[in-house]
Amino acid sequence: MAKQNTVFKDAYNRCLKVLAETSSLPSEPELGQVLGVSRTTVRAILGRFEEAKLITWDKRKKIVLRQPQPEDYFPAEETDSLAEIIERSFMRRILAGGAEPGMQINELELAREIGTGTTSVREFLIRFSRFGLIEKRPNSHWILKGFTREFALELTEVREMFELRSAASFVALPDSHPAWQELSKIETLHREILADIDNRYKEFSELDERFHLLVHKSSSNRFIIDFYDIIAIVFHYHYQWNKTNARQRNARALEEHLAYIEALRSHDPKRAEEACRRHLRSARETLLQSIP
Amino acid sequence: MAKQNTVFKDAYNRCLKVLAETSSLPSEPELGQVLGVSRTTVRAILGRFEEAKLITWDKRKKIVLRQPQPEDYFPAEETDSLAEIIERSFMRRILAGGAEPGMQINELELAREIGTGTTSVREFLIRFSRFGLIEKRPNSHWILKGFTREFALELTEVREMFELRSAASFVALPDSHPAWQELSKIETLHREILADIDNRYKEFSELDERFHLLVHKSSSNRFIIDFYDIIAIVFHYHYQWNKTNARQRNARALEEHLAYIEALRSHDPKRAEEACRRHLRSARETLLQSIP
DNA sequence: AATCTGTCTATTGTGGATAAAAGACAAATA
DNA sequence: TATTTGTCTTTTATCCACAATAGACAGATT
Repeated sequence: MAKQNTVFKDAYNRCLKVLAETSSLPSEPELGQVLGVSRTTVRAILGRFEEAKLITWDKRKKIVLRQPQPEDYFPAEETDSLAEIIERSFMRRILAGGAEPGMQINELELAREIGTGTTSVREFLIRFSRFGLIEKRPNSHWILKGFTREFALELTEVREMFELRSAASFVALPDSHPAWQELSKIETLHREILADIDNRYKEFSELDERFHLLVHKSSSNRFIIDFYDIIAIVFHYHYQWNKTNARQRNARALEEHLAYIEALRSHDPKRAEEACRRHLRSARETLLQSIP
Repeated sequence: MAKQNTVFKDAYNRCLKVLAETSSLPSEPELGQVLGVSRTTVRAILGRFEEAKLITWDKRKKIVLRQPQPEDYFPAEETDSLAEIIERSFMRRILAGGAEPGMQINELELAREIGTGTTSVREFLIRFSRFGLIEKRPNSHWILKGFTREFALELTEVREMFELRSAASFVALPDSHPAWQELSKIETLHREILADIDNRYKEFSELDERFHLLVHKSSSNRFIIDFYDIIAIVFHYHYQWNKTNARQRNARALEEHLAYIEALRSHDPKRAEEACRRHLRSARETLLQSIP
């Protein structure tokens, strides 16, 4: 096969939710906007809705016939893009599985294991190489440099430089800047999660990313913002992998974030720097502890 | 065709130079070491040498019959790897040609223009995207962000952070560290070029890269070192493109480098920082002046 | 007049095929 | 015994084909 129609399936599932809340669907371009896909895909979805007797479709009239049932949805594993599948599969291997530094990475083997073509694996590895965990020997294999202590130290060194600089930009933002509103929303979420920490501590990971990304964005520097991708992916998989004391660690980090947010609000560069430093220091410790 | 044998051709040309200086060639593994290729390629070269009556080859005996002539070499354009060809071709388009920010980049068109398959172009674009000059819209085209003033400012902002940090590491290196020797060599070259600046100012570009890379390397941080790739490629093409006042600019930069080198030698962090800042400031000005 | 739909074309994403290059292993040689 | 060579296998780099998806344009509809 040439291409998995994951865009179609994912948009189809999301469109079912739109359908559930109305009695007739909007125009094709509008649906395309809402779902973030082209009209071609929208029309494919509408065609399938018609087949499934979810709607009648005659030009501009798209009348909802019935509510979608669970079995109308495509299974979740069919809506992941190939890139996501490869990434997950690869990260599991190198983070969880005993992958030692210096190990060779074989494109063909990886492709067979994941059940995909070599081209996709190759492209993934090229994209992934910017994270500094693998390295290519031209005309030959890739080498796994490994999620080592050095890696974590080098990563956090740059992270600290970038985030301190970003925090300094943040405090200088005018009050009218939308970042302050987003910061308020994030703060509220922090308080909500802290209030019910035992049940909701798992939501921290996502919130952490949202908060730090907001800070990095105020640097207005594409290299600083792009670098946050590396931090995000490392922490993302790190959270999934290392669950010891997760509740306690997350609670502490949430408190630190709140202090950091307050410091940003003060518009005082010194306070912001201090709060930022304090949080980054403990984030680094947490990361280092998870490495043998 | 599947693969251009550029590795073979390039190694063949280099091997001709080895051949010119001896009466019998060393063992296959040793040649492989010297040329940086596998034995398979070495054997292919030896086979071709035999056909061209450059040597006789019988097992361990590889006796040189005649000196290589200019026509024994493969033409230079056949020894460039596809990746190099694509890079050059692409950089010419976006730096020299009137490529406006926001322009769409079409993989197929690019491939046709360069005379190559789409896969190679795709892989190049993915690798290239980390330089922050292009951006991908999934399932759709790439967008050229352009070599703009903002780009240059963002690039130099990070460069300054990284190089200041690296320079601080450099002054702290123990005297026994090999970097000091390399620094001496670089200094000597600076003086040589300055002494004959009118004829040799074009050698600055390469030396500049060598010097700054040495400084960055002392950070021992892969992210800082990798980032230097971006600076290097930008300045590399920038030097090729913008030749106004090249002699004068290079002379000034050479002087700044010498002051910078002396400051590093002093082991005094303050002096090094100051010299580094001074040079980076003027490098930034030079870069900015070349942008409309 | 503005938007929408029908239809068609162009481009991307992905698997598969193949030559080039790397590399493994045993037999040969110094 | 340590290299080197001959032979064979494996892997990468690259092209190509084709389905999925995006996107363009003219005619239809409000």
